[in-house]
Amino acid sequence: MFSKSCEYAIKAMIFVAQKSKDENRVGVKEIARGIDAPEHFIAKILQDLGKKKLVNSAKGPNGGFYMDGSNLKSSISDIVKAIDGDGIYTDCVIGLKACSEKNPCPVHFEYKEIKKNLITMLEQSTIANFNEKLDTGKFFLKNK
Amino acid sequence: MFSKSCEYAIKAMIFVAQKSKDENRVGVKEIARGIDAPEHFIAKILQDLGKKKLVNSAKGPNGGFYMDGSNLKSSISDIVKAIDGDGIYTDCVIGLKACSEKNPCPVHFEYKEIKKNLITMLEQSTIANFNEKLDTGKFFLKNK
DNA sequence: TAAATAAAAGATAAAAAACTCTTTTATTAT
DNA sequence: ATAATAAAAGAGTTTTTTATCTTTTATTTA
Repeated sequence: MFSKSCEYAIKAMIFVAQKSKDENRVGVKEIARGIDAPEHFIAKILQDLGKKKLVNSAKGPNGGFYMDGSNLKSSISDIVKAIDGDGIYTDCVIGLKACSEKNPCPVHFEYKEIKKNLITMLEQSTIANFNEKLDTGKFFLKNK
Repeated sequence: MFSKSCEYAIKAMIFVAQKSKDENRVGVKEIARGIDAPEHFIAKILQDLGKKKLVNSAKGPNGGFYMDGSNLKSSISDIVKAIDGDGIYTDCVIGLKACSEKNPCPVHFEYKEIKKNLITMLEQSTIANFNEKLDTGKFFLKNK
């Protein structure tokens, strides 16, 4: 579904949001440990997310990554678009370039519905939502 | 969503089903041209599908790939499982190994529904269905 | 101002996926 | 039997993705 980079990105965003409450910043090492991702790899991804304004960062002592109100509003959809592009919005499931409403592939209309629901979910799942959910203690991010 | 190999596999299966009606067999070259796929690459994929009994083949003059009644019953789901494995059935969308009903990731339950619909679609879309659909002239496989 | 800290950036390496080419094997038809 | 045909199998190559390592830049604190 998503590339590994994108999965890491989603997890990292959720992790940073959780840990950077009350002006705190989180370092790459802590993020990497927290989401079981390779440190330097996740650093690259965070740089990328930073350039695209999905996360904030500060260098130097007490520096790290953090989120502001605007960042908390971003959805999984925003993260996916930033890292993997908008393929899930635009591409045919079986990869036909010419597939369209007027020139549909055999699964076009069936998949259209699924895609609609998927996109709705991705857009409605905001980082702020995750914070609330994780706070209830009923949801998890840890892999082990 | 699916690997490129898997997309080719789906297209090739549909193509062979369409072209191998009435005992006819289709050669790799024709399949490759028909679905805009690299010839030797699709050959490998077809070998794989053959080993897994999703398609039949015959060597020598007038040889090629073809489908019997049983082959026509296979679904996109069968093809996806054969080529990409059962990841879409088993894996967490954000790649958490520990994600489960009791240890759900933040999108677990939302995605569960989407996944269910997706799987239903993949299982209900059989090669035989495609044959019928394509025969109506309202659906297409061609990329250009 | 110097030392320490931490992200940014750049360069490289390893692994996986996608794709190509060559040889072998089976089958058919002459 | 021989030649022709076409898939099967094996052995690469290329490209993309994933991951690692090193250097640079910015910031803070002592």
